[in-house]
Amino acid sequence: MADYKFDTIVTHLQTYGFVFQGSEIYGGLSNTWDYGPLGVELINNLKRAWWKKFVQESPTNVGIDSAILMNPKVWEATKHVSTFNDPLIDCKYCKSRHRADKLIEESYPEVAVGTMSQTEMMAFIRERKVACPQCGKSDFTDIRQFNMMFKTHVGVTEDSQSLVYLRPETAQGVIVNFKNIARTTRRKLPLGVASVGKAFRNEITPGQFTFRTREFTQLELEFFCAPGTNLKWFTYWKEYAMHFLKGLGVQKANLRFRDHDQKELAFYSQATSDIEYRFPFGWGEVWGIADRGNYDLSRHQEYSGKPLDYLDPDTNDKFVPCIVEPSLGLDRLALTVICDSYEEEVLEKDTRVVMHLHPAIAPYQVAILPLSKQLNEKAQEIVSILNPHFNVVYDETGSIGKRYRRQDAIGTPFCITVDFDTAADQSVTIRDRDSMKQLRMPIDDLIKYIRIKVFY
RNA sequence: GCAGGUGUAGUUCAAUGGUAGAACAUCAGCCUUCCAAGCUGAUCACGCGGGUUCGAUUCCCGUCACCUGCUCCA
Repeated sequence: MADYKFDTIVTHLQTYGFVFQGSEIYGGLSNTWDYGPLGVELINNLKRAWWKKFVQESPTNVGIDSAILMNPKVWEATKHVSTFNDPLIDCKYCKSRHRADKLIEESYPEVAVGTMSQTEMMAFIRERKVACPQCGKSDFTDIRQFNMMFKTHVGVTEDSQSLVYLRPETAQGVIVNFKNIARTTRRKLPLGVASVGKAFRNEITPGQFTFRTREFTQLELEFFCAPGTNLKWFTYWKEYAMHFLKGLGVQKANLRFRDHDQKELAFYSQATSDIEYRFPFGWGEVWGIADRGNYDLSRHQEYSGKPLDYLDPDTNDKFVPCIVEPSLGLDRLALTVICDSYEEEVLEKDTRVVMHLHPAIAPYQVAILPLSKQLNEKAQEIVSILNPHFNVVYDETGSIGKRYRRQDAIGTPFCITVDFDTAADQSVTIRDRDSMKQLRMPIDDLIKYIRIKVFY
């Protein structure tokens, strides 16, 4: 499959109603995107496919849906509040941006920057004329605090008592419920808990369409296991995740693992490996698989004062479980399958755009196309027979060829034409998007036939 | 946040200091019995806000959005 320009794909998505710009009639809001009628079907199908593989077909795993707003202490425990509250400063001369604390630290390693307030750091930089590492001048803007977490308030008054954050990851909503889940499900370790939900990060530089946005959906699994077994499970879930993507039809050549080296590892992580996809704009992370050790539970245990350890009934060992976390961005997963399935197929007379989406995730599984408008009634009957089972779309306008093209462009795997023999023989013609092959089939057999094809 | 670029129907492009044309797409009618046919007609646009001007889509300023770099991404 050839490579296509990213712009072309984005335009295609907006033309057919997969994605719209957020708040468009008001001039938009930067980096917000809305999923249209086709996009939401794709998104929902992807969620369902993931849930099926990571919950339904994984006997160790269960699911949860946790609140977006959490007690702010959660984010203190995880260091989201402290560590990512960077004091940023810009050089007015060369326009480079720096962290004020790092700036001081580099020039004056003996100074205890950690104990300085923002005002003190500012005064220090001005007094000592700390130089810009970029251009050597000392002409800086004021310090501005930057934290990736969105803040809001609970209640009507905006005092600090009521400050809450929009969660920057769904993981903590799962992790703080560990005891509840283990108790109510009567599960032993290893125990996986899956969750699907929105997370919010005030990224400095979002962009690349839906690839990096400030609001996004995470499909996360927190896999609780005994210390010492985490490496084994880390490898297991890495492979399982890769297998999932390939199962959706994503081409092997466009996927790769990228292991983080020691320097790159987050402070909480023992090992991290990303699954990257070769997007038209370059390789980008789709799935991050992290071995978080027992960092999260230990911190929550410390901050909440509640024991979060686990008694292994087989060995009588008591320990704080480790967590292996495969974390997938839904928006990136959608972009992956879209980019990977998009094709402009050159035919003898013209070109057709085809999205070779796996039938299980295509927005519509079936299109019903009456060959003539006189056959509408019979066609509608078939719509009613199929739509309790599949997403069905009905199209009666334009020539039959044009209607096939429309369905190809949005990835509908099966088109059913109703013709003048249908009423007499109770049969229709079903056409396959990828092979372009046509098959005559009794109406009664349709559900069974399509169900097998869309199975994932 | 900085620098550069872009902004006219859904899309791709025109033209113009006197309020905009086309093609494709969409919709309706005719025709049409399985892969973007044809004919007729219709709907739809100057990102937003100021300024200059008798008059601004056009010139100027601001703003918003998108693209490309830089910075950032636990």
